Amino acid sequence: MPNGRRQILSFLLPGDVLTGSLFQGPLQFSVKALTAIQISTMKREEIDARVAVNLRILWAAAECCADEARAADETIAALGQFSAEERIAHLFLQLMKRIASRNVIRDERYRLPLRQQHIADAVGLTPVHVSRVLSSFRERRVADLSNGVLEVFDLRELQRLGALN
Amino acid sequence: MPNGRRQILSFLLPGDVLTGSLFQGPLQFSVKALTAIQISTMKREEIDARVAVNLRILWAAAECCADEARAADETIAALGQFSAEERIAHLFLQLMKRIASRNVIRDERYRLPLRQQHIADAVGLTPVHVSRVLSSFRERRVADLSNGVLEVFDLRELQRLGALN
DNA sequence: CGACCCTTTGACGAGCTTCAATACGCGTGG
DNA sequence: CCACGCGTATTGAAGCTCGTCAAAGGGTCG
Repeated sequence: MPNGRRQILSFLLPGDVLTGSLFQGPLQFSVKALTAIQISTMKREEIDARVAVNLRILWAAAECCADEARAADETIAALGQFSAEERIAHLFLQLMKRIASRNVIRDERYRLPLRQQHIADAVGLTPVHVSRVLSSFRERRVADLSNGVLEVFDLRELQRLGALN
Repeated sequence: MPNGRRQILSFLLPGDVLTGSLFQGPLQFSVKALTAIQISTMKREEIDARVAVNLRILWAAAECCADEARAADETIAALGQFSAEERIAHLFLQLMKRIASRNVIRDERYRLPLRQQHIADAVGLTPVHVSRVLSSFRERRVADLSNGVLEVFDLRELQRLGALN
């Protein structure tokens, strides 16, 4: 951003689709990999050709885009109305839900290759304050994020803090 | 929201399309009119029928949805990284741009039927603080919002505060 | 072993919220 | 016509959350 700060709009998980450049011009944001990745791309012409054959593809892409919009709305609500603790709890819940829908989770432990700086840029706080909140979570036995692993001890409390409805 | 607060996700202007329920189930939010309005709705079956005839309609709907997502991303960035002044400036600029693309604006005066409470709920501040910021804008001869009219005196300064790129 | 990155912690300050009082415009009813 | 109530905006004082600055610790890799 112009002021030198960074806003992380969302975290892509393995298998996620990036529709950003499908329905509009160039991306308004950049994408950065936190892990080793594999990407599949599709050229416009190929998409047009496939859509011509099977209309459902276009519906699916649109739905995917709509899901992005819905997630963005949730983020807006969290950033606008939540305190630091609640925002971080909300981010955790979002990521957990998405990871859980892909993998089988055992023991409420989630692999998250995130630095505190990433969390800070995603929820609009300073890394220093993120550290404080995480320490508090740890101390209160709510959750613990260290060494790239998020461990949830008290899911209820986390939901009480960061759930939107 | 659960805590009794409200987040305004966006302001719809005359002619805006609400694609919310097109590509996903029930709306995750509610819609409230600030003025007298007229709505045109279209049933699913009718949409499907029209899409079958002309594919471009689906593309247009998807593009519309993608625009929403892009606007949401901007809002996320503003809420996450901007101060109170900057967020309000950004909201003004967004609204001005959208209004200007519809109407012809003379004299940098925009009709906005917004209470300070609406602004507060849109940018995640308290009405009290919104009042302070608006007073400051007025005093510094940047802009003046009163009686439902936004008047911009110093567009440059407003952009310096609230522009994203 | 030393350099570097990340995290933690403390002290202090700024920005925003909260609480409360006041003022203003507007419609209603006496 | 004024009195009253209601919603909205303004302003001040006090307090809390979060940011900033700075220092120190720990892990990892050369």
